[in-house]
Amino acid sequence: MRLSRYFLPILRETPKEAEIASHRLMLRAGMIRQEAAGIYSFLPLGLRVLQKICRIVREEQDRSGAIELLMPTIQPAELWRESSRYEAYGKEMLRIEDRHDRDMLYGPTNEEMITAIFRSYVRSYKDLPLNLYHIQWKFRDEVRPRFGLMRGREFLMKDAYSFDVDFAGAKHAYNRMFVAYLRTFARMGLRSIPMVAESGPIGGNLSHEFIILAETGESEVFCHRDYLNFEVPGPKVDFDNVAELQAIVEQWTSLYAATSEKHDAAAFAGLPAEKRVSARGIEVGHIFYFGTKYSAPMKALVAGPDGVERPVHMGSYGIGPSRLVGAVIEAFHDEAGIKWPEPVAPFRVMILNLKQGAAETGAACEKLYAALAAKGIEALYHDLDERPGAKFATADLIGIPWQILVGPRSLAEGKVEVKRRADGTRELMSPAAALARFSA
RNA sequence: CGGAGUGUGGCUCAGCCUGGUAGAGCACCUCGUUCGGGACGAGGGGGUCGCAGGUUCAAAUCCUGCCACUCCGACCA
Repeated sequence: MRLSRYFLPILRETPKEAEIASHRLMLRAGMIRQEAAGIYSFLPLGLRVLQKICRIVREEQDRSGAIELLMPTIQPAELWRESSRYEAYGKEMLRIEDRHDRDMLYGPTNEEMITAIFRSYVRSYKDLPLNLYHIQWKFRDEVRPRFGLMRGREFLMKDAYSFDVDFAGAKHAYNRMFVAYLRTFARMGLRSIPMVAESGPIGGNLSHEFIILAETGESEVFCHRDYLNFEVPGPKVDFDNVAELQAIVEQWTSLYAATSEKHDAAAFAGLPAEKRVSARGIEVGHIFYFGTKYSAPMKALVAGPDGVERPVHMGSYGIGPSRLVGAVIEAFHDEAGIKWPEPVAPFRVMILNLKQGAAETGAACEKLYAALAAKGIEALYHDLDERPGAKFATADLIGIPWQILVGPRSLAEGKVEVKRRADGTRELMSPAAALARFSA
């Protein structure tokens, strides 16, 4: 992408409403625009990151055996009356009337709807286990949205719903998501720690929040330091292997880790002092087992091998991709701007023409740009008529992992400079060598 | 929902106390000189001062009401 043909509205000064780093940097880097409290447009650069995150989420959901579908944002109120949540959900739910005066709502979550889908097609244990997910916009009318994408009212959520004949099956479904989540966040460069959590309005009694430690996190959390060194399951993990998954989950729940609501000060104090981590965290995922809370009232029944119909055992599993955009920035930034981990970076390489208009640098940049495109590598070419300093500042701000600096000084020796945004290291090399660095 | 603030060109803000023809920096347009860490000069365009009422000869400024947004707290799959 040529910057001259892109839409990247960089802000040189920080908008006053932005308090935390991720919000500030997203606004400055032209990733998002606020439309109302807790409601944002994703501008092109922000959308690219969001899509990268969603792709990783999808790949790991699919790997674990979940199946994607797509439910609407608007739901009829009747469904929610069946589970008694229409009244229970309160003002957080955005209620709408259509032209026929029917009560509708903008979905804050989808347990009711997925249960309705399930019950209209599935009758037998032979069709189980089943895990259906979608990635869809949600709306929760928070009293106080804040911190940009971290706590928006409208936000993107991946929500998965599992269906099993009994608790044993449901536990394995829970374990699948547990392991998939560890992998998902790790692929974005984030270390997540599963913490015992309240299950809230979703209900149920088995629940973990996946927390990223960050100073600006909204939750107060406590955990054992060894979690920071646990090995994340690799891509070869067998999601159908009950014992294998159970062992992973047992390891990752063996040590103390809890959010403030579930915090047991006495147990925590029992840990050796140097193992105690008391910090703030960002909740990026939350998983629940809630049994028959919805299937019983909504009559989602399946016949077992004995021919008897019983309510199906369910769980639900959420990840907030839009919140993750903020969480990744919180984890990877410095004074100058964002430092994207490669898997979620909006572009992989940025070419900086340090002397726009000069024949030699222009030709070298064009050649590099074409070669990268031919290799299928996403490159952003800064070809605007700006001075080098301004280009450096822009590049550091938007945080593309690799910068190729093409200036007359090094080009005189037939070299370009390859700079790594993460640590600022630079290397002088031929354009061919720079190209060889990158493969699709 | 309790508390505290803020609304003035696209952005950051000054002006308000003490009423009198709306300002700065950045950004934008034109021309020129520049070009390895957010250049310089000259010229230029752009604002119903959040909205509605009121006071006054006169309101960005004073008064009343409303709206929006932000922060702290409570709340929050």
